[in-house]
Amino acid sequence: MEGGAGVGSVASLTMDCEDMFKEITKKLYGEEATVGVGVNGVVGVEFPAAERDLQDDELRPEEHITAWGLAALMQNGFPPPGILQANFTPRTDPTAEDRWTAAEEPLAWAHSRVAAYNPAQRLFKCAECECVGFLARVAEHWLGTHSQARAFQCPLAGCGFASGWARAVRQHLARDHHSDPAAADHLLRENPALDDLTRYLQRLKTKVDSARNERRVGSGASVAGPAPVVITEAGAPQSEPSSDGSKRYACAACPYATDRRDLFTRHENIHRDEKPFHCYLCQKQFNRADHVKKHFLRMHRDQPYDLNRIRRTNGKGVVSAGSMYCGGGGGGGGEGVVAAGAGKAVEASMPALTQAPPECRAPTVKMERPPLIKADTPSTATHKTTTASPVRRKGERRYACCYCAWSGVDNWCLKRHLNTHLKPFACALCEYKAARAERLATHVHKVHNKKACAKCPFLADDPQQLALHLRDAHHIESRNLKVPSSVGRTGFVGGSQGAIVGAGVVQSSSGAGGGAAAAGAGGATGAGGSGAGVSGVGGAGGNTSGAGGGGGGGAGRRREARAAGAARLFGYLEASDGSGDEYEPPSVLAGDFPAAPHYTRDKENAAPQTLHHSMPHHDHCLRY
DNA sequence: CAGCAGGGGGCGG
DNA sequence: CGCCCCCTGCTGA
Repeated sequence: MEGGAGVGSVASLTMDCEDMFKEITKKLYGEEATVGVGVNGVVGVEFPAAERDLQDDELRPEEHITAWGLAALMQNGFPPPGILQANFTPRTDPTAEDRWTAAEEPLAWAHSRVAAYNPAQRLFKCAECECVGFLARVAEHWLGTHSQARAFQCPLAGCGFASGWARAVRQHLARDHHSDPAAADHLLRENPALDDLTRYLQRLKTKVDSARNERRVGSGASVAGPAPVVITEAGAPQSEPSSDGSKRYACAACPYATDRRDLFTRHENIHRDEKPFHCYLCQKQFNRADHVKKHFLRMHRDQPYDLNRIRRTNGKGVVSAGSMYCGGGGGGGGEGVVAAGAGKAVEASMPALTQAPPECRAPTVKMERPPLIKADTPSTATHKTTTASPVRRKGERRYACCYCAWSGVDNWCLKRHLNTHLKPFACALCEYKAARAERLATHVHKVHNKKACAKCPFLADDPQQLALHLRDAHHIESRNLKVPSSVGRTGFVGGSQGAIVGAGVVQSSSGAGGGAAAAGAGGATGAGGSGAGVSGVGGAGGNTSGAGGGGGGGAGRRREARAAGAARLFGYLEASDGSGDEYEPPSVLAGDFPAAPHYTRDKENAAPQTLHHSMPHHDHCLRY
């Protein structure tokens, strides 16, 4: 097949895309990314933690970008700032050395050491610029930004398109060939350059960690017992425990760790671009089958749910593999932004299916159908296949408040409502009580001119004192307290406090998830720079009414915003409005709870559950 | 303040 | 694999 003009146009297109990527990279990661700082001095060089902190007047990477530009990036599947970000300050392991170490030998074909590894932070820092991130992210970043090799090629015969970014090829497939980007997944996944890069960094990590462990053992540190095998994203066993030291499987791309292989495998899927399942009515894509079902029962309850139809197929009718990696695990969220747009407006006024915790009362007489919850539907009017799913009707209020006549549709609404009665956020300095965390924080700040620690009852006189407190007492880098707006604290601060606060806290599922969600959530809030950018031009002040983003009505914008938030999840870095510390509620009276309360990141709803110790929220729920 | 939809983790069959 | 629970952001009253 001849190339001719086609090749020429492809070549120019390639250049366009390359230029675009370079430009994007420049904006996202700074000018150095393209200028090329070189690798000198990376080996063994220590970067004091303080160096990573930006000064107040410094411009953050994402602030180079206009809201419009950022929205465009996000909508085109590029990772939002924070997925891989210069000066990213992650959770640190205080027992490990906080230094960046590069491999002794450069990667041969790359003529570069690619990245340095920090065992304390379990992160890699690009050797060419200041970008920091997890292994897969840095590998992808380096390959796309600093490598001269266009490692990813369009799989279609006769097309000469190639790029250093896997996403560029996927995007090229979709835009220029109108073909399913998933068709290239296996080619992108099995990319030898990226594999080599990943292995190279993996070896570095293993070596550094091993050396650290040996030193710790040698110095008598308490690392008794054989280190559990950790399966990383790259699938290579690691001789290192997870960050909390107790989980067998630790994700290399995020702080998640678990002892269960199946959970780990499932978790891995969220780092992949793929969403192997879809709703066969509205085509919305999901990465988990049960999410499809939940979606279906919420949105299309009048239609028969067929489990056998939720597997997504590609253009050839081949079921796409759920275990695929795409692009070396890079850019998980970005693609989701695009994919999520497939949702249709079928959702109008469909009833909701909410969970029915046993502690809350059973369906009311308003209920026209039995709830779908298995426990409540002993009958085999199975929702798995044919019949219309017997779902609770929309707006059905099953959860009643014991203090007033209020009733709500789910347990979370009830919890949130109960806060209005209980006002669990009590000021330690006066009698003030608030129903919402951020109100108490605002109160403490405005009335008492204090900054409240989210982890303990400590009240700081100023942000710096709070930062010191967080660092000393909780081992938390509180860069968020110093930054102006766009970048807030790390997701770990809000989300993984169970791990940070430690003993005694019965953490709900929000251990890793909370951190993850918090990271994603912060970005989608729209309150800060990047969040606003996601939603579009009009996003100032947290309003997501972006005119530029969306295409269509509120539902579309909501989907976009949600997708953007989900995309940010993979960065595990909040892009909050910088006032996040105000939203972290201070603890109430010190001895009032046995352990640190579980503050959620939900600014609206956060309630320290342990505050209900005298009257657990279950007790507020009445059963019919 | 509450409803809603989506996403992630834990758990058990 | 499916269910349950929790958390989140968005939106409207």
